Amino acid sequence: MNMYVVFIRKARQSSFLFLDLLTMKRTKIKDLLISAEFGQRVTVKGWVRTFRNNQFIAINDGSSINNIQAVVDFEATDPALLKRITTGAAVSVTGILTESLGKGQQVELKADTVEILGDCDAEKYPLQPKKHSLEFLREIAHLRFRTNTFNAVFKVRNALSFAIHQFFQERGFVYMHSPIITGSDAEGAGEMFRVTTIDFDNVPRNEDGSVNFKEDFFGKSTNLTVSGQLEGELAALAFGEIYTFGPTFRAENSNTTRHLAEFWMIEPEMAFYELDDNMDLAEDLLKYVIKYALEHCKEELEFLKNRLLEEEKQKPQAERSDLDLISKLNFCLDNSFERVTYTEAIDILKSSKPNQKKQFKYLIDNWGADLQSEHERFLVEKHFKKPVILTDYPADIKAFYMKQNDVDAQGHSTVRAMDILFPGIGEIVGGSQREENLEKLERRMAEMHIPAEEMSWFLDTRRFGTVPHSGFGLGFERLVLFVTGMTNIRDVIPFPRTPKNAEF
RNA sequence: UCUCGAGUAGCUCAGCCGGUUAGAGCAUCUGACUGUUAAUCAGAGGGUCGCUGGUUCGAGCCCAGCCUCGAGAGCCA
Repeated sequence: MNMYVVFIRKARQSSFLFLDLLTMKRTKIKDLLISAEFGQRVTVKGWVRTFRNNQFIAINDGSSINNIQAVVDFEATDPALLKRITTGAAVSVTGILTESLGKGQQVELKADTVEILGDCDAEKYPLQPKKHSLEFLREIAHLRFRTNTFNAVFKVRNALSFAIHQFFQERGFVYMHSPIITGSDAEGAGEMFRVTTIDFDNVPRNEDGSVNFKEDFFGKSTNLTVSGQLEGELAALAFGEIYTFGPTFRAENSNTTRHLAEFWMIEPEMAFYELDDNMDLAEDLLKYVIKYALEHCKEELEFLKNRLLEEEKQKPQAERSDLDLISKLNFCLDNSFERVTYTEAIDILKSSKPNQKKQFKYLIDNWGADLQSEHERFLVEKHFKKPVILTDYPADIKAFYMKQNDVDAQGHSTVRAMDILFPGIGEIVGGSQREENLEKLERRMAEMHIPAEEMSWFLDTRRFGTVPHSGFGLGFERLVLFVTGMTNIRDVIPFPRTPKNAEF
């Protein structure tokens, strides 16, 4: 009730007529552009993209990447009103839907009533009807939604997000909300952001001078989650198959085009899945959501494809990709991901041209070396030319919870890990079969100096009815990067959080 | 965090070997035109050359430190 009163007051104060707001139905531009029902009187509400020749308003309401052109009879319109039709202004235009006389569009709106819902000072409005750099748009992230590129990017992001839920729901997975605030600091997935209500000007101290977290909000030291995996495992060992999809936080000082301090991650966890089942699921998921985007975001992907082609024209021939965006996505659907073990990958890399010719910055000579970006890129972009799943990594370079393989004939200790590498993105999925044997897990934790006491709740899964199980983490923004063809992760999340930047 | 590059008008950029009053296109404003497609044409306004210090008769340009941005690397999803 109160909200309704506030609404009426606000509406009365503003420049448009309150009655209009209630009586005039608006039609979405997306629907009008595919309509052939000429002669209808309709109302469109949106934002002015350009106002050409004192008579053509390109209006966008976000429903479509495309604008509708409203034609104003400037000789019969108050010049003061015409002056207020500026780029960025919010307008309500009513008129007759007609077949366009001009060449650039099928449909247009012969306007009889133009109402300015919200003025936009052209001298101050930063968006111009021209191409802006992504760097500049990043600085005005609150306004970049109003551009074609970001309309497309965030529509695709939305579709992918929905498709992920649909994929898992169709398969009976339970969507589980893992905690955002976590009390365990042993997950080992990276540097954490501290969560506290401690007054920094008056920090409670223990006798030895250390901070007394008993005085803090939770009575202990707490952080933002770096992974929901451990909690996911608890649920999986009751529901069978679960997934999480939520924000994740890493306080790493990473300054790259593929890292964020706050990002979204999908973490399925499945009881009774071994590594092959895990890989099958991950590959199916990726293909399913890419297919969904191709089917549901045709216009957006077409736009992004052309945007990329334009961008590639600036590059030398050798650096251009052989496939356009949509072909690349289809190629991904039509081919199975290459599955190779770490050991096989090392052999391929050892005998590879860049290794022989010493073109790698880090040359591959021994089994056990961690693969660098350049090696992953070689495997994916040069050698196999498609997504690659690397499995069975050396135990020493992977997390404590991964299932240990038997030591092989060469004496190598490996774990049942799997990383999915995508062209241009690198690691998009990281996962493993989990070590379900309590003794083996505890031994590994001791070796890696992980305090078992704090992890007792996690180890209970192995104490009480343990089963083989697997899971993985999919970096959502990296997926959006791949599908949209964008190259900087800061351009596929509305408000990126990176070192030295938490604007908006 | 490391390496490299950049920071000049609202945006994108030029600015020669250090030399007088720092330029262009687009945007904005004014006028003209009126079926345009980032409309066009004419004119006008718009600058703490990232910041601080130094070298010099003189610094947008050279040097040092810092800040910010970008690309790559590390860490990872």
